[in-house]
Amino acid sequence: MSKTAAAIASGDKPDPTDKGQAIVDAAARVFLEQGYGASSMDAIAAEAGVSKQTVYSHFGAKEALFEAIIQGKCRELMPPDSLKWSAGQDHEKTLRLFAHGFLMTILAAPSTALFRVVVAESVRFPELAAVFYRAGPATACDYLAGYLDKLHQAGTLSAPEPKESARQFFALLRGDLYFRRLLNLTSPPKSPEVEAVVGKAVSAFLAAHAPE
Amino acid sequence: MSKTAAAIASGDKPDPTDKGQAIVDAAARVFLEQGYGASSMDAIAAEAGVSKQTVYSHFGAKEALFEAIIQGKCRELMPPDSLKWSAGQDHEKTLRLFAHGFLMTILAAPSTALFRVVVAESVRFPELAAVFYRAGPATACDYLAGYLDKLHQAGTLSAPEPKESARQFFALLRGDLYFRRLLNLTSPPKSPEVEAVVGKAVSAFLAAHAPE
DNA sequence: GTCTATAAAAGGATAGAC
DNA sequence: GTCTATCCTTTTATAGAC
Repeated sequence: MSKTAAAIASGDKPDPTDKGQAIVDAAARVFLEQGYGASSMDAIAAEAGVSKQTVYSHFGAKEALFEAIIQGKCRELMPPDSLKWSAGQDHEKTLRLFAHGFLMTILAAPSTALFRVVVAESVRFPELAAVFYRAGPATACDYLAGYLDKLHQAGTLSAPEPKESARQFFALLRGDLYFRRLLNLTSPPKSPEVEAVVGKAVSAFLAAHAPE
Repeated sequence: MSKTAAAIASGDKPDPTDKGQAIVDAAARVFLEQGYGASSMDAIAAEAGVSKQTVYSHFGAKEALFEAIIQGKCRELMPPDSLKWSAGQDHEKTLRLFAHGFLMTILAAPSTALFRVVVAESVRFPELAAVFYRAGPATACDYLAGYLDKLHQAGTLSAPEPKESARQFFALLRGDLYFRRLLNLTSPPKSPEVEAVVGKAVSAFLAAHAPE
């Protein structure tokens, strides 16, 4: 076994001659595109350009392969914290920028594909759902809550419970556009459409968090 | 074939001696619990207490059975319109009541199970996702938008775009509690927890829609 | 480690008797 | 309409050669 599940999650450089990496990439494509049940080990081996036995040499079973792939993707798709507070900056613009980046990320094909699979398999693989939640939504929530707390202390807005406010902000963002996207009723939207949703969400959020 | 797909969606009385009805009930349980891929025709036949051939006599193929079941459930789980406007009533209380009923419904096990399956299969069965969206979220949105429009005309609140406001209301409701529920991280919450979410959502919504 | 070949089981769908 | 028995394909997983 040239690569452990832990090594996948970390940021090892991809090596095109590494069959382990080829299997990981192929399995990610197949699982995220077709879901767990509809993905066969034959299809994964073919996609990776290796024999099925090689897949079994690296990951002993289908479940183990699935868990390794999904856990890796959960962490991979989370962008770093882009919210830096500094005195006198335009906080509304900062929120808009952050919201725009967040929405573009979760509306993109890799994120929706991952979420669909995790939700679908959350009964059979409860651990994966927990990993996803911590690596994605909960982490993003922590980022924003920290920023909102600074704004609250500076008196820019009223957010005595920053965690709760952050959750509400994300709820507003994850509105009808995201809902329809999850159901595969729309393609990934372009930046202007996202901009419109962000504008309404930020306005409503600030109205509900006006100081005093 | 004793029952067509259309008959399932309508409100025919269940007949315990009707094998067609037994198949429908069994298939609903199996599909919603295990998803499409993991559900076998053998398992459905066994759950219904009939032979596999009987299942095939009623529904020619697995896909047809799945579509009939999901379409039926999409309509079955939608509650009727409970929003009646009348002059001088407490609109905030009405909104709270409506929101509470809506949240309790979508957090309950049958709704989350249905949504998980529809999302998971939205790539393979785009039609089902569209049916779900129209029968569920879109219909609820129409109900609320009609009510908000009356409030707007009465000057109780400012909602010049009632459809858009309704979507925002549902986005606030479908917050972190619903998100964690979808990922199977929590059990269906009790009424008080739902009450707390409703309170915060309604407050934020009204703050963002204050008249003038 | 990697491949070809093969077991062993499960699943979708059908035939034929009643 | 319903059941039992069966066909054929797919799928997970393993044996054994190189």
